[in-house]
Amino acid sequence: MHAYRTHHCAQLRKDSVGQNVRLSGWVYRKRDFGNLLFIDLRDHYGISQIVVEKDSAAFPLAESLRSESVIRVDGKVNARADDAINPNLVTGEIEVRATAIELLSEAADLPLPVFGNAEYPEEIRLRNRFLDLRREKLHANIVLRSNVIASLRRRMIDQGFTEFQTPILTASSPEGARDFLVPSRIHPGKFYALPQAPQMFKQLLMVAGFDRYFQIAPCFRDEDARADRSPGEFYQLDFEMSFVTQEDVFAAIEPVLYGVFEEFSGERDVTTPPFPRIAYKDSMLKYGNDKPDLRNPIEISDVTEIFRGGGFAVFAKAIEDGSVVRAIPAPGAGVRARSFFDGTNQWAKDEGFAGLGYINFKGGEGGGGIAKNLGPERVALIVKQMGLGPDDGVFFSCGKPLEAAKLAGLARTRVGVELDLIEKNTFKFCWIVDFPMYEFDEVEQKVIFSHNPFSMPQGEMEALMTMNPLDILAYQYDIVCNGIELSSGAIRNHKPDIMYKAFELAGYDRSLVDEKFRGMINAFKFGAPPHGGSAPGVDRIVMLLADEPNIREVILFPMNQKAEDLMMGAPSEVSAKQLRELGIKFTNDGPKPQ
RNA sequence: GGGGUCGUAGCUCAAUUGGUUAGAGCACCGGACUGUCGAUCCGGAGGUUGCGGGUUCGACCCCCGUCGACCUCGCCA
Repeated sequence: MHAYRTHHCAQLRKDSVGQNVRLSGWVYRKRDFGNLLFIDLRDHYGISQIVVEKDSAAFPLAESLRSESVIRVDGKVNARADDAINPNLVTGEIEVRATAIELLSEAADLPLPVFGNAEYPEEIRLRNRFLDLRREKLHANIVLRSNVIASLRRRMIDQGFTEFQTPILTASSPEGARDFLVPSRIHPGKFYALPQAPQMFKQLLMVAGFDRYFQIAPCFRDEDARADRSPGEFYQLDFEMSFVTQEDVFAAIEPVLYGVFEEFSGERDVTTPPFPRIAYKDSMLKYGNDKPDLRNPIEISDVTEIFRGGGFAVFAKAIEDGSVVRAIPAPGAGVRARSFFDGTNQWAKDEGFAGLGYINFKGGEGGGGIAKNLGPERVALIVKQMGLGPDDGVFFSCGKPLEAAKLAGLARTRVGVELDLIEKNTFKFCWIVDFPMYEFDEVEQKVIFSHNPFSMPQGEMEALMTMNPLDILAYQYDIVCNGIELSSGAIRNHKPDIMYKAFELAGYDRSLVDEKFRGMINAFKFGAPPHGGSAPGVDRIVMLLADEPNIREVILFPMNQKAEDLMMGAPSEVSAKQLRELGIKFTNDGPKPQ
């Protein structure tokens, strides 16, 4: 007989009755009747009930067992009586009558119970992650993550992609997030950086002729955490393709994402490819952001012209100063109590905006101060333009275009949630396309890259030479699911002269481009194929599929808000010897986090 | 760095809003019990109410400061 087990804990069925078996696992739950006791024995696969009777040699030890101790059980498979069958367990028709039990590893008093679905403080969970990971939900999430990654790999390979590993120790890059730096022992005073993404490497792979690359790629960014953004590190399904247009990239990745979501979505619906394409400009207008949650049926309208020169002086005056008015319909909300509207207005103020005006319609009659001041004719225009029903409400966000769009977007989400309009059990995908190449930085008073500087501008060199930079669009796209940005990607700029010009418009001269992007720009001078790709976030895909709002729920050993690993004690101080070898000495000032 | 929420037993929470000895469930320890699957019943132990000041006859509760956790803004090309 095997030293530890003949079967795992989800394996035994009725057809094994009478067999002598050996199981090993954790004591999940114990029910002690004095002269008879039950143990739910758990391993990775499931649970089997162990019965220990008074006359068994194993009884004294079984009585003393504590939850989460690891034991080996020898016994005979027994059919349960009809009224003792547990339909919730796959092994519920049988039990194992223990003849011998060995305590393989004793568990101390638990800082975190493994049994049950109660919620526990983040700090306790992170400090005892090995216990937390034994718990049903988290254990299942991590298995799901592994299965999702395996599926992504298989689907990419089936599509003709090849996986390559790119360096982890690389060079610091001037654009983007803060780098994690690694001091060099051989070159005192110099540093490696961990890759924020394998961006340049994957483009160089295209130059090297590999045609279709992918990688489940670790990425490192030294930025602050959010619920959906783990500090430090995360994984992307990074891919790149040669000789492709934007549509070719979409056509390659849509079936992969659709396939993996279909595979793991259970009862939930998934958008069938091709996913809707929404221009950045339209998304900002209709949804108030560049990552619309299409489960929310509300669409925002621009009603600036209706308010221009109208009787509602606050908006009319603001419009003269360059503001716009965006209207957010609240279907069926017109008959709601005034507190609904005032509450929403107060929420907008709490969010730091000037406020949110409204009209509430009751039987087609518009109520509130805005309706009164604006007059029936203009109100009728709003109703007509937006197709409002007789008992709908409508909110107004007024401000400079970006500000108004932002508030309108937040209000759209809030109203959708409050009125319970968000479609459930569905994954709604879309592409956001035609991002602007540049934007104007109000603080620095200059033109900057709005997203990825390596994207190909639409219209290429001619656009850069002739157009207002702020009007130039890029072959740049995001994929969005249920309001979550899964990835951003682009058709890359593979022509050195266009790249120099693109950087020039953002204030980088030729020598700086040569210095900072040497590896890539140099390679492009020796025959680079047109190429493009994207990089969907693996953690976020798993979050969506596991229906978890927090990214820590789908990561094995996550860090906390302050980017600490409480279990391993990272980051930590290092020895004086290590510092000496690296030529590093701290000043008295001490480091101060920003 | 800014804003918000929170901090009471190992864990989850309560304490009639400033009033006697800070309670309950889970976990733990001891006892009873032969069919449970959140077993049940009886008993026990477990607290400087995050920490430091202050107000008060009296503070878990009010005030000031401080520490910590999470959420968020900034940041994340």
